[in-house]
Amino acid sequence: MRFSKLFGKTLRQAPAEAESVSHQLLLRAGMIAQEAAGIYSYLPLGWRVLRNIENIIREEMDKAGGQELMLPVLQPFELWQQSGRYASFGKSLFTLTDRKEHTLALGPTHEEVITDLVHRYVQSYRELPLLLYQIQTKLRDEPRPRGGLLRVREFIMKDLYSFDADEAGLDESYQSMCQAYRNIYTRLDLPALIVEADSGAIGGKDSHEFMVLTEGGEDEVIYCSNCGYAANADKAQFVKTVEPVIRSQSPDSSEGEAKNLPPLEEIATPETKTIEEVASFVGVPTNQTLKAVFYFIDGEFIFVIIRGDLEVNETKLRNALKCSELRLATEGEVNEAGLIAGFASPIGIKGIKTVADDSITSGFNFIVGANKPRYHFRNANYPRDFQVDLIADIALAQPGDSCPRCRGKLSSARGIEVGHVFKLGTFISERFGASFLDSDGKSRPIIMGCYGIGLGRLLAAIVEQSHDDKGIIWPLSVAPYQVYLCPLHLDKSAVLPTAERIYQELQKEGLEVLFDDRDDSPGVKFNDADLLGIPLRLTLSPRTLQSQSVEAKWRTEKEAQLLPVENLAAEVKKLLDENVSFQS
RNA sequence: CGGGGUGUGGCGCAGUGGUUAGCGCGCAUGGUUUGGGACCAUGAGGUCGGAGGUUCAAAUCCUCUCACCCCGACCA
Repeated sequence: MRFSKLFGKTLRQAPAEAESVSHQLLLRAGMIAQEAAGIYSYLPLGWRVLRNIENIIREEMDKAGGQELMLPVLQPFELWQQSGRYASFGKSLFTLTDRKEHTLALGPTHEEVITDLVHRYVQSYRELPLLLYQIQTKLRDEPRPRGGLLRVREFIMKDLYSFDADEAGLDESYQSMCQAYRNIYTRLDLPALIVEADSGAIGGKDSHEFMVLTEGGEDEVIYCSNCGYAANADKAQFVKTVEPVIRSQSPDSSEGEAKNLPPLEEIATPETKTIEEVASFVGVPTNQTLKAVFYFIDGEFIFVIIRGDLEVNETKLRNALKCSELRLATEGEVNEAGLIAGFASPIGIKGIKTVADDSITSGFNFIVGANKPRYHFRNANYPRDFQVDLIADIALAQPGDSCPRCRGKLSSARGIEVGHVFKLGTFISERFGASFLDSDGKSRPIIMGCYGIGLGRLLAAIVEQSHDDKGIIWPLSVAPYQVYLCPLHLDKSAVLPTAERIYQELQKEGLEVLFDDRDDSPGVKFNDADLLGIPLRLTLSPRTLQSQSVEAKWRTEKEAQLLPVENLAAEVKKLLDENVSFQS
């Protein structure tokens, strides 16, 4: 490709709306252009990168036994009613009405369509396992698109769906997909960490995300550097350590037997608003108190109780209650419910649904609100003094907490989710009647898994973690071009004719070349070469031609080497081949 | 959806009531240049997000509205 003919223009300054590194660089390099919030065009350079990524993914999916197909973006809304997921997707599901006033959905994902399809074509265990995938545009009406390509409303995604006869088969499919994903990230030169994840609106049981840890990431990963445990903060567990102080107050052997515990005792606690104030007023650590938090969940007022030193994890709470809408109650709503913020506890409260974190069982003799202003109770114990409707792990893991596996210290980092795999189980296949006859002639629902990768986000993630102050640094495997051919002083001696000849020869050798045939100053050309991030730059000028050579420089290196013009194409190909083998 | 911010040539910005709205980059033409974003000259290009209002006069003040960005909520 001749640079002079290339559609798209490099920018010296990034458009003001771009904040994240990848967004800025991709705009400056002329690889993408924004049309609306979360809606982008890919310009020729960006599209070349995207297609390279796509091919790598396709190769790995095929290698793992996947069969590619194409599914419709426009989907009958009935499919979404049938799966019940129109509710969990909520407003994120784009819908439209056709001329016959029939509602259609714009596919945010394709489990419904594929399961409907498989239901019609698969009848026997002999046809399983089955791995089907598509790479295509998906649409989701995101509440907040952000970070350029990091979170968008229209995006190209590879989604593979596995169909198995039994749990062991699902495990196998799941493992083989995880391996395929690892291969993909390796080939993209992207260090991705596999973490335990919540399955969100997709539903299902087990789920893992692949995360690229980088400052600009929008997810939080909790991990243990001691044993390797890693989970999305939404999902992360931790040991709710019982401090010795609390332990010492428990009646040693006969843990929790009501008769041995001291009685509830009311104490005056004036001027204490927060848990910290209460704890320090009474003279105990915050983990010896219980705090109350109030939510409105699917329209119902919910009382949540959790140990004073912990925070509520709303995702866990949502899952525990199997609800969709959740928000903190306002102070007015709390008062309306007859509770006093700052002094509330479940003791003596009736008629309000109460959910407790399991940390309430991690100790004894807690300080809790007395449900009247300026008073708390001492020695509150569950279940002696109060009951709850549900006990679950609904606490947020935070850095410094103890690892659930090895009790090591947990850390946290920001990450970009570059892949998500789910063990769906049978809940969708059951809804669609997708079942098969096993070898005993018995009908059973097909067990499903799904495995998604967003291509644009992957592209952005590569930029986020592979760039410098000059621009993007593409790995050779996805770079828009492998070689940047950069002649200087086009009007001098044999520069231009030689460059033209080299350009032809490199292409004949099968190399992808961006030929900077513009009559611009060296600075402009070098800066654009760096901004575009093309792996190998070949510079020729009257100076290098004096010794019948061109200068070869890797984007990642400072120093260049001279290569003879003679037989240059073969030599360059060798260089690139060596570098590819380095990467994989 | 809550909070904050921004809308002025393709991009970055200046201009807070007073004649034909400026500057840098980019673009076009000509010339001189050229190893890390050269220079000179000439030129094209905006009616100031939109609507309404106040005023003799509005990019500038007021009201409404739209769009985009950031934080949060939510979400893959």
